[in-house]
This record gives sequence, structure tokens and C-alpha cells, in this order.
Amino acid sequence: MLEAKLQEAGLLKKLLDAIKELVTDANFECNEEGINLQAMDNSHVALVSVLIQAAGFKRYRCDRPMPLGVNLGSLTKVLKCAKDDDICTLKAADEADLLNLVYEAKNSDRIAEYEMKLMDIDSDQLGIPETEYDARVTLPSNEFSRIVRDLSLLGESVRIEVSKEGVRFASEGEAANGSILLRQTEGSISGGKIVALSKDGDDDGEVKEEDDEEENEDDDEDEEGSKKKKKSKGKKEKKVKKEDGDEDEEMGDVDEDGEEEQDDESEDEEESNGKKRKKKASSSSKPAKKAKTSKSKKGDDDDDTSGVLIEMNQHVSLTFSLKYLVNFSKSGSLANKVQLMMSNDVPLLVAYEFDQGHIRYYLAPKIGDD
Amino acid sequence: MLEAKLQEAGLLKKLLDAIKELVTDANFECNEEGINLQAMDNSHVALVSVLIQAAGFKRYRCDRPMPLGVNLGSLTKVLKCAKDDDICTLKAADEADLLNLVYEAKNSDRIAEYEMKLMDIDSDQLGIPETEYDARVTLPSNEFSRIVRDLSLLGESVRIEVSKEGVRFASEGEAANGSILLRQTEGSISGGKIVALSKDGDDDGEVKEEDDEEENEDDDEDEEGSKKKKKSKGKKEKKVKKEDGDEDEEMGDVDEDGEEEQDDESEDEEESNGKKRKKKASSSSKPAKKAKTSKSKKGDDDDDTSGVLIEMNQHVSLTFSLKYLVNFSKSGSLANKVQLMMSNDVPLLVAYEFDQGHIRYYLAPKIGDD
DNA sequence: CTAAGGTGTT
DNA sequence: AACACCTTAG
Repeated sequence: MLEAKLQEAGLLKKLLDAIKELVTDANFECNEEGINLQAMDNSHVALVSVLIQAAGFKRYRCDRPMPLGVNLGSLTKVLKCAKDDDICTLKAADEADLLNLVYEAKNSDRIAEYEMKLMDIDSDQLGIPETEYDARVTLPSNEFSRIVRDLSLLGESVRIEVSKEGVRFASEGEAANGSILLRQTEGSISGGKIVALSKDGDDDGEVKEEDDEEENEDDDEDEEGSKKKKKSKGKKEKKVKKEDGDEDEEMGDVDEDGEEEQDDESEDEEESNGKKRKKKASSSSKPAKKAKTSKSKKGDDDDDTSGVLIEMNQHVSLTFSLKYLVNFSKSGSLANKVQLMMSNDVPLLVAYEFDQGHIRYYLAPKIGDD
Repeated sequence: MLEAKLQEAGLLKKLLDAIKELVTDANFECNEEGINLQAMDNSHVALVSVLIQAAGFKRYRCDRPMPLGVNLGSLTKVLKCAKDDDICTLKAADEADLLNLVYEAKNSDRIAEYEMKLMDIDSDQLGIPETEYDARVTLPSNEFSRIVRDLSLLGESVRIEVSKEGVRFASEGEAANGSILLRQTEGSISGGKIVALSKDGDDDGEVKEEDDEEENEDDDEDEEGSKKKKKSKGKKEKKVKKEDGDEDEEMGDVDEDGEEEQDDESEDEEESNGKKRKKKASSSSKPAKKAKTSKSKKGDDDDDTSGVLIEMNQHVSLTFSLKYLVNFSKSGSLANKVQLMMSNDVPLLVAYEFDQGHIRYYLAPKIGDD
């Protein structure tokens, strides 16, 4: 059976708000790791993947894996009956066709209980290849929302181009064309300089502008410690797939395969941080963990709420449907930042990472662009 | 002629907002006591009764009773032209077919004047039996709004059940079922204990904390009670009409329900004597003043803006159309609290009491419930 | 975080 | 009129 107690019903409400227009029905795959949802959008163009880790719950118990087939419209309705700060408990018996939701007002005598019918849904769990991307743009989620909303007024598509200049969002419409350029934020770790994405693995094929080889002291920045402040926080290294997303349990079975963990280091912790210091022989073997905690709070560059971080190994230029991006951007309420991960001719990954989970969208580029 | 000066146009605006979807046309019955409106909703299922006492006006003059037939849509439009804090004066000549509205900005030289056409409306003044209720639930009006709004997402009906446990609102729908339980607020006069309704009498709306009759009978609970309810109703003595609502301008009374007094003359008399005649039906004039001292803490219970107060003599369980309750709950902007008065198989009374008046709704239960 | 007000949209 | 969205004030 499942019993999952969420401190704030608001999280679930926001998640549902974010995806309910994209997907009508989906399986909530519950297992001891947490709750995962993965679904194609109704027109089979986009893919959404949601995870709430077990640790993200106030209490979590799931004896054995069970898929809960949920009509998201129904769940949205039921969740509308909860206040954001209600404590929300999800319960389901094994093989049950009902999901029980209990809302406890934080401070009152009010207890609301709902039971929602479940349904059988063919779970076409799609394995998502763990792609390595040529470019990653991290920007405030509200900035992203604004950009796609603005451009959607002009045209239907947006070309996203990452170059040394920065990241450009360009759209063409009948009435007008628009182009928005975001430069790397000055004062950031890289001092405004666009850095290379490091490969996740030991692959050094990418052009790293600088190397983590650096000693711990300045491993934070390219510039000579001009911005030391950052350093103190987490060890920032421009790398890879998901620095903020600690969870590397990529959706699908793919991650399960464990192929990904090419940990040069034997430490999972580190690897999960995406900070791979192959030669970190130096001092810290453990500090990585520390960084993790600190980052959960704030202070990590990636958590800088206002900055734009651009990492790239290669120029990318891709065109996407704005309609979907606008839809994705609804998740902005879940996280201050969003990451756009791109490689040419590969689906875009739009990732929002929050405390103990994430919501990620994949969208194939339009062809014939660029 | 009528001349009624309202300190705040906002009151009228809110009243109109509250009922305009329920009723399209209605007579504003003006007499020396104040302005009263009573109408069945368009589908003749619910009844709404609005009163603004003469004392509720900054100035009030009404030489003789006059009904003003108003199209509520028109009045709403005209009232939209007033700011909430405008001083609003209503004027009508005898036999006039025009209503004059003057808005004076509180602090400026602005004077706006509108005249609205009146219409003749057959006044089917329905007598409302002065029922004594088996249960009264007093709760914050926003809480009530929230509950009915939430449940209306799920189903069309709500079963309201008052028991020793508290008051439960339960609804069943296709997608989900919901149940909200409100317990008596701790720390209230009764310390969380659900008290019996006090009898009608000259009490000033106070609740008796300890009712001597509380322990002596069965009517508080038991399965038998439910079957005896009909019978008991006739003999029940612990009933309350309206503790807070002193105005007894009810049309008709249980005692005289055989006769509908629609006559202006007798009506006026009743209203003018309302306060005095209150005791006429109640044999016992048990003073409830005592209770007042015991409830020192939060002041008057009915003024406690956040608490839930439950008074009952007998378990009640009734089912109502949520659509109407949602409509009623719009009046929440007029008062912090709302009272639900119920007896089995009798129309629910939803009462909002504000400074010098009230808005009350009556809704017949659905049959075949419970 | 909630409530309220304003806007735009269907 | 209702809903969704955003901003603002408390």
C-alpha cells in the first residue's frame, strides 16, 4: 500500500497545474524511491517527466511498486479542494481502484477527505536516453516564461540559438519579428564568460575552457578568483547534465540501467552532484556531500535566482513550437530557475528542479530550421 | 415618498451582487421599518430575504409603505456607477415609476445622479413559517464559501450532517467523493463541546453553555431520535428561531402559518412589534444572560470571526443542491459569519447578519436523501 | 500566504 | 458570468 504525506499540498497542486493541459491521464508510478510520472502529451509531441522523491515527503511508505492511473482533470479538481499549506496525505491500498486524499488544515479542526477513482492506464514507459547536451542555459524561470509568452504573440515557433554571444530566442511572425538575446550574467561565476559544458563522463572531447584540474581554491571561476564568494558555496564546476538536479535517476528505465554512473570516483554522492573531479585527489573527498546540502538551500550559483548561466561546447540552433514552451513555462511556480539543455537535432530538455524532485519536459525540434 | 441615505453604496452593491443571479426582478418593499426584499429565485426553488433596517441608514424617511419594482440587472448597472464609499441616497416619489439614486463622493465635489425606471411586479409575498431549528452551525462565511465551492467541483449535491462529531459536508461525484468535517472550535464558549440549542425567548442571542435540558433527553442523539424526529418536532421545546437575528419580520409564523398576512397593514404591525412579540410563542423565557459571563474570553461567540460554533438538539442530515449554496455564499462579503439553521425535512436557512440588516436564504432539502 | 482588485478572455 | 492570470496589499 501507499501512504505518502506531503507537507504542503501546494506542491502537488502546482505540479498538476503544470501538466494537466498537456496530459489528460497518467500513471503515478509509486515505489520506494518516490512517485514518478511520465507521459507523452496528448498529441505525442512532448514528453513530461515528474518526480517527487520519497525524501520529499513528510512521511512516505510504499510497500511495493504500484502504478496509480489518474485522470489529471479529476485530480486537479480534488486538489483544488486543498489549500496550499494543507498537509496532504495520499493513500492507496494495493490493487485499489481508489486514491484517498486527506487534507489537514495546518492549524484548525478542519479535516477534508476525498476519494478519487483510479483507472487503468497502459503505461508506455518510454525510456529517455540520457543525452549529453552541447549547451545548457540556466535562467530564471520567470524570465523564460516571459520570453516564450512574448514571442508567442508574434509567431508560432522560436529559434533558440546558443553561441558565444549568449542565447538568442528569435521568432518570426506576420506582424513582426522578435529576437531576445540573453547574455551570461556579469558577476557570475564565470564573470560573464560563457563556459564550456563539461561532459558528464570522463569524456573530454568537449572543449573545456578551463579545467577542473584547478585546485580547490579557484575551481570556481575561470577568472582568477575574482568572485571568490561563489567558491565558498558549492564547488561550482561547469559540467554536465544536471548539476542542480541531484537526482540522476533519469526517467525511465534508462537510468535504472545504471549506465550513467561512470563514476570515476566511487562516490555516488559526488556523481550525483555532477561535480566530477577526476583529480580531486587533492583534498576533499567528502566535501561534495556538503556542497549538496548547501546547495539545497541557496547560494549555489545555479540557485542564484536572477542570473543567466550559459554553458556550451558547441553552437546550437534549434527551432521549437512556442505553444509547448509556453505550456512548459507554467512550471515556473515550482522553481526559480529553469534549465534548457540542447544539442542540435536532439529534443530540448526543459528542466525545473525543486527541493526533492523535478519536472522535466522534452520537446523535439522542428525540422528544417536553422 | 421615500428618501433613504446610505452611508456606503458598497452595501447595496454587495447585496445586489449577492442576489442578482438568483432573481431578476423584485420589489423593494419600503416602509418605516426599512427596506425589505423577498423573492423566490427564478426557478422557484430558493427564497431570498433581504432587510436593511431604517436604522441602517444615515437618514431614512418613508412616509408610507411603497413597493419599488426593480429590475435587478438595471439596478446593478446603476450601482456600478457608484464607488463603494460613496454616500448613496435613494429617492422615490409616491406612485412614481422612477427611482432616483444620488451618489456623493465622500470627500469631493462629485455628485452623480441617476434615475432608474421602476416596474410593476406582482408580489407573491410568501409567508415564511417561523421555524424552530434542531441545529445551528455558525461558521466563518469564507469557510462556508470554500466548502461549497470545493464540493461543487465534485458533485451537485451536498449532504450536511450535524452530529456530536461536528458538522460534516459530504458530496459524491463521478470523479471523486469528498467529505469535510468541521469540529466545534476549541477554546470557544463551549470548550469544543457541542451544545444544545437554546430555546427561543428573550435571550439576546447568547448561547447557554450549560443547558439543564441538555442531559435529560434523548434528542441529542440515538438512532431512535431520528425516527422520532417528526414527532418530536411538534413537542420540542429546545428550539431557537434566531438568536442573533432579533428581527422577527418573518412573514407568517408557525403559530399563524395557516394565514398568510400579506396585507401591508398587518405586516407593518408585525414588524413594528417584532421585538416584542418575540416571546409570544415561547413559553419559557429562560434568561441566557448568564452564559455571557462564561464566554468572556473571545467576546461574543457570534462575533468570533474564526470559530465554528455548533448547536444542536438533534442529529440532522439533509441534502441540498450545491448550486444554490454556492450562490448563497456570495453574500460572504457582507458578513464574517454565516449561520446554517437546519431541521430534518425542513428548508435550510442560510443567514448572514450584518450591521443593520440581514440577507437570508431558504432552500428546501432534496428528498430521498440520507 | 491569503485576500482583493484589476485585467483579459471565453 | 466565469475563469485564469497578475498584481497588490495586508
